[in-house]
Amino acid sequence: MGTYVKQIRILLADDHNVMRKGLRLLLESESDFTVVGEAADGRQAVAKAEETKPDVAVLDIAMPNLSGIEAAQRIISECPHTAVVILSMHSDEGYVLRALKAGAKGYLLKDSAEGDLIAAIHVVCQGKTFFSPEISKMLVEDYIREIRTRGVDDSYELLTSREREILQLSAEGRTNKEIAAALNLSPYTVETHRRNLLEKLDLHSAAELILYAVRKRVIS
Amino acid sequence: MGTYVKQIRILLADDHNVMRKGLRLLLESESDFTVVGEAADGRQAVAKAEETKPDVAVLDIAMPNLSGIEAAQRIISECPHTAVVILSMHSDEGYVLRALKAGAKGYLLKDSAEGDLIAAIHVVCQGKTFFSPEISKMLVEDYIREIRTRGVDDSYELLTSREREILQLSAEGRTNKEIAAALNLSPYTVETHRRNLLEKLDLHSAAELILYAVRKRVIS
DNA sequence: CGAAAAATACCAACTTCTTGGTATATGCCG
DNA sequence: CGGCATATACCAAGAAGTTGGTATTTTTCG
Repeated sequence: MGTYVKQIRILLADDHNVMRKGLRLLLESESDFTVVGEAADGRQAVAKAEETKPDVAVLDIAMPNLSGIEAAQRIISECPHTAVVILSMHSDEGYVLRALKAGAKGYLLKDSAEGDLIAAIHVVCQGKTFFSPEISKMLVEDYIREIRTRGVDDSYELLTSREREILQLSAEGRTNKEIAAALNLSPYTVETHRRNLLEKLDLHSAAELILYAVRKRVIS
Repeated sequence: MGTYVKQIRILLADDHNVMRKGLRLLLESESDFTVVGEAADGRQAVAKAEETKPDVAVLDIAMPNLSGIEAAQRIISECPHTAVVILSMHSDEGYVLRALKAGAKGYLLKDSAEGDLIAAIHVVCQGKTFFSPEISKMLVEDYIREIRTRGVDDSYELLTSREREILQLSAEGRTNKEIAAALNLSPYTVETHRRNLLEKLDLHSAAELILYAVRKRVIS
């Protein structure tokens, strides 16, 4: 016998039979993959998952009865150690976000390279995540857009780098004394910077400073 | 002559001379890349950028005088059509975020494939972004963690409705006196509720209360 | 160089928050 | 009924933040 390799047990859900059979062949051509179940709709997928407790569930999104995303949600809550990979035609942001919120560990487009699907199944088994390049690109750009909502505007630009430093520490809830100790400054100096911050930003308390920092994405 | 290809004009900043020269050779082996300037520190980089108005500035982070990130900031504000690519040893999250906030269009690790750097330079020229796979992975996972912090609850459930009311107002930065006036209570009562909040949530200052509220999405 | 900006530092008066107490009234559940 | 949770209210000491001053040194930039 060859060397023993731990088999990865896979559940496959797609409402189009030929597609599903094709996928099955593709996956089973990997020596460490075993397809332990198939489902033609979301409800079946959940049932089969509970029955077979697979390592990975590969779910199409567009399925009758229960969508892949809803199925994902239930599978994850019923079988916490089953990793869900969504296999979808759409790179639509809404789908991706819903899949992520549902707890999917991977999101693959159907036009991905076969190698990507294989790789995805391997890595989600190790608790990691895997996304089609298009998807990660989308998420990253989203993230960046998010991060930079601050960048375009106002008074924040007036702050000096020291002030921004103080702003950040202050907004983390540290006292002047703590900040002074951390930066090796006199508490009086910190106080001065902080008061300059308040003035420049037209704020009037530590609380407002924190809320400002949160809004500007300086922290959190 | 061969077909005309628009040259991409590049500024290169790295404080280690041999590294810089090596990079220069690597980049100039691409027929459509022209290195129009080199800099050995951040200040020089800013100056050269203003002088040569390159299409792309490739900046190391660890440089004397002015870090690559600060240099990026200035270059972007002085030469808005220069795309900045950060080339760094560190995949440290803090650096990446600061680079993004500064407006960098790309973030490459120094151990990237050469092809990635070449690709990055091409795509940032078209206004798109490029990140090392490790970096996008990190950002994506960050994003996911973010998305999913909602809903996983604890001590918040212990709060009474009156306490939640106080929590919200408190977290909006109102003083006890203001809250008391708003709810028609004695400031002493508000103080008691607030201290119960702090105890139940194991917090110890108004600042922490605000940060808690933000994390719990009680406010935004 | 010289002026402006930034960073550093100090004092004092006043406000607000924090924490240690204590106390009463009300409604709910076993 | 009798406890328990909740909501209400008060006092006082000490910690922290706010505001109005002032002042020196370093850095930056025209």
